[in-house]
Amino acid sequence: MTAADRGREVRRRLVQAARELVPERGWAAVSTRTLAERAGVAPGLVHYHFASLQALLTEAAVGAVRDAVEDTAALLERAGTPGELVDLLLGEVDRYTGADPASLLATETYLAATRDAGLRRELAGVLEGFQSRIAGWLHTHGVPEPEATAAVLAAALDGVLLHRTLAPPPPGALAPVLRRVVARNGGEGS
Amino acid sequence: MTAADRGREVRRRLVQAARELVPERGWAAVSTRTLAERAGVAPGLVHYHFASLQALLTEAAVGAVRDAVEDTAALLERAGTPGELVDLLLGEVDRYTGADPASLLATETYLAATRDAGLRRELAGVLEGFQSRIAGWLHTHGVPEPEATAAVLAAALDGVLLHRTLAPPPPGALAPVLRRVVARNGGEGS
Amino acid sequence: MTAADRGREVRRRLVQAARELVPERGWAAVSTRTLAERAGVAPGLVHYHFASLQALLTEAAVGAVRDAVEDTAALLERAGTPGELVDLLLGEVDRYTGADPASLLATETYLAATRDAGLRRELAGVLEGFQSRIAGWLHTHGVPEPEATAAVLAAALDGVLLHRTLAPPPPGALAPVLRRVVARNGGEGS
Amino acid sequence: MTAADRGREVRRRLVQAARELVPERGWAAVSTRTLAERAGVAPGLVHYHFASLQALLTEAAVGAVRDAVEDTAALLERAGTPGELVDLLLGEVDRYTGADPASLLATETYLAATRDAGLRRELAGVLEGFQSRIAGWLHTHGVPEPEATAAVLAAALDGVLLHRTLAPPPPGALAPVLRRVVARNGGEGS
DNA sequence: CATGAATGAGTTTTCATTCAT
DNA sequence: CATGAATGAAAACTCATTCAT
Repeated sequence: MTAADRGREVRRRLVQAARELVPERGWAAVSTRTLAERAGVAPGLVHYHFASLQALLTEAAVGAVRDAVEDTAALLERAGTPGELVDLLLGEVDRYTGADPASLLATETYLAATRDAGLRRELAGVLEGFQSRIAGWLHTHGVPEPEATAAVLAAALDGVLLHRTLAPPPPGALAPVLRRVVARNGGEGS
Repeated sequence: MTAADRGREVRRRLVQAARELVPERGWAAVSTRTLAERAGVAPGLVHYHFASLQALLTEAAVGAVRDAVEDTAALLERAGTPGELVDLLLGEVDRYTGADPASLLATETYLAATRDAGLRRELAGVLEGFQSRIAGWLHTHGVPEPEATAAVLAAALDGVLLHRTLAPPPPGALAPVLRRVVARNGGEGS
Repeated sequence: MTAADRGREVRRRLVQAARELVPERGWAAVSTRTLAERAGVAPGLVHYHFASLQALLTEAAVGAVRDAVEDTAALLERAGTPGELVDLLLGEVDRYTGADPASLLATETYLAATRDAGLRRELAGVLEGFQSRIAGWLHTHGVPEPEATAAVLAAALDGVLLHRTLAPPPPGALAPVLRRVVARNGGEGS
Repeated sequence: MTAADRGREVRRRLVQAARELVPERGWAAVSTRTLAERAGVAPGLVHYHFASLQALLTEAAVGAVRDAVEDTAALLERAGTPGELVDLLLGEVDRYTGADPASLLATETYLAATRDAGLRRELAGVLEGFQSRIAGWLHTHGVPEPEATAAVLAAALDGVLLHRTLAPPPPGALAPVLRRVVARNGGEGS
């Protein structure tokens, strides 16, 4: 059974290499040779274990996004109030100074999904699951319009990650503003 | 001097082709041949008029983002209250059913900027200009913490554009939530 | 393991093609396509087996120069006196009527080395080895100032090879003159 | 007549640019665009003033070699004895520490002549003229076999220039050896 | 005499994928 | 399960030359 084990190990290393390389170079600039080199395996193995390069990238990307969502959803259990939740979420964001691999990979994957129906379906499932978990939590904690709020929250988080490379806000500045979104008794307009 | 005129026209068409192709195929998948074909010019002209393919893409992308920002900033003059502003901004977003070219191009450009210092500088300038114009307007209209609010608003808009391909919210659902962000007397949290 | 064998054979044929084409067309005019065609292999193989075109040319050229030096150095063992050595060296030169590939390749390589530090280092090693072998022989055979004499001898040989395409001297005319350089009791001047 | 003057000036600057660029980049790597840029003229002018790029390079190279020969031949008038002549010739060589443009250009031209009959003819004329002027001088100063001696002398000079980039001899080391070539009553070996 | 836009073939290099071993 | 040589198309970019103005 050593052979099968080695096979699984190779697969795992290729997926890990893809998770690293997509944010580093961009989805379209990841090649089989680069992957094999980073994973430390023979070049032919990419097509032995995966139907195509796109299949490997897709599997790796969806897995990574799912993991990231899992990590973020775990914060729900540590937050007592909606305000605390926002603080925790932005705290995650603040942990990265530069362009962090996780959000780059997510954005690369969104864009790739634009041009790949299968990937789009999978990714939509992950995102919807994320939003509905947040929505459920918001509902439980008395935030009105929990679905829309969850959508805005998720969108704002990704947008902040995207923008902060270009125009980094002062640390801690965004929390008070984002807290308004989850206010228990909504603000007003005119 | 028809020659110079023809030259300008060729340049213009190449830039226009780039604006179309980046969202269609992705930044890294736009090739000189595709560009020339779409622009209806000979392939060699790309490198006659531009120092490199990246230079053309950069010029086109920054120009397009600048235009998009200009269009959005124009909404500031038509909005009377912060709530109206949010409605107008989301109205823009709702006008596009699928993945709209403008926001895809913007996202592609953000990612490309991650790997290109020159592009990053230019793009940062555009984004900061945008945020400070919004912040100024918010300040005038009595919204507290206008800079951070503008940052969150801009981030949420881009994030919504990114997410809506995957999990489109019901039309009009986001406005009430996003209005909370610009509430004149903020709600509270925790 | 036929695969590895075929690989070695392809490499060998590419190097051989380079040895032929550099003198035929000039260092800078040897293209990957020409090489592949002459070697009878697919064009993509050049970059499969070599990091770059320059790397292939360098390997081929240094190898050829090393071989030529080896051949010439072998004459040292057949010469009994310095005068005989000169005769043998010029005899080699006289064997070629036109512009002979070996010396053209050497000259092309000298010039290429002017613009390539790595090549320069390798070539310098070969040339110095050659000169010191000659110098050792000259020393043993009582020729004064053996190092400088070897340098002049090597330079004169290469120069003759270079000039003879343009102004071919009468056969045998140079030997008596070049013999003066290795005279056991130095001439005088001024 | 301003127009004609400007035309002559443009020609002159292009030729000068070619004299610089051939040694810098190598004969085959000099392009019309590079030439025009270095000369500070419009790119189209290369083909306006010259039938082809090769024609310009040929004219420039032959002119430069002719000038170099002229300079070297001028040394004949300052030398009183054959030994002094050798010292003067090697003194020229020693003035350049690295790979000097003049000899690089000469070597590039020799090689180009290998593949261009017209250039070969012109260059042969220049070289033969040079050798016969030296031969005449050597004859007048009592050196035996003046033609062959001149050929060896010219060859040795070019060879030294070629080799010194790779294995530079100690300054002044070659003169005593090369003086043997022009000894009035040669010693010999065998 | 001069300009500079245009062309189309050329260059080196990288690539996903296949396949014999 | 694994290897790595091979393929052929495509990539970005450069170029000598032409020509309308």
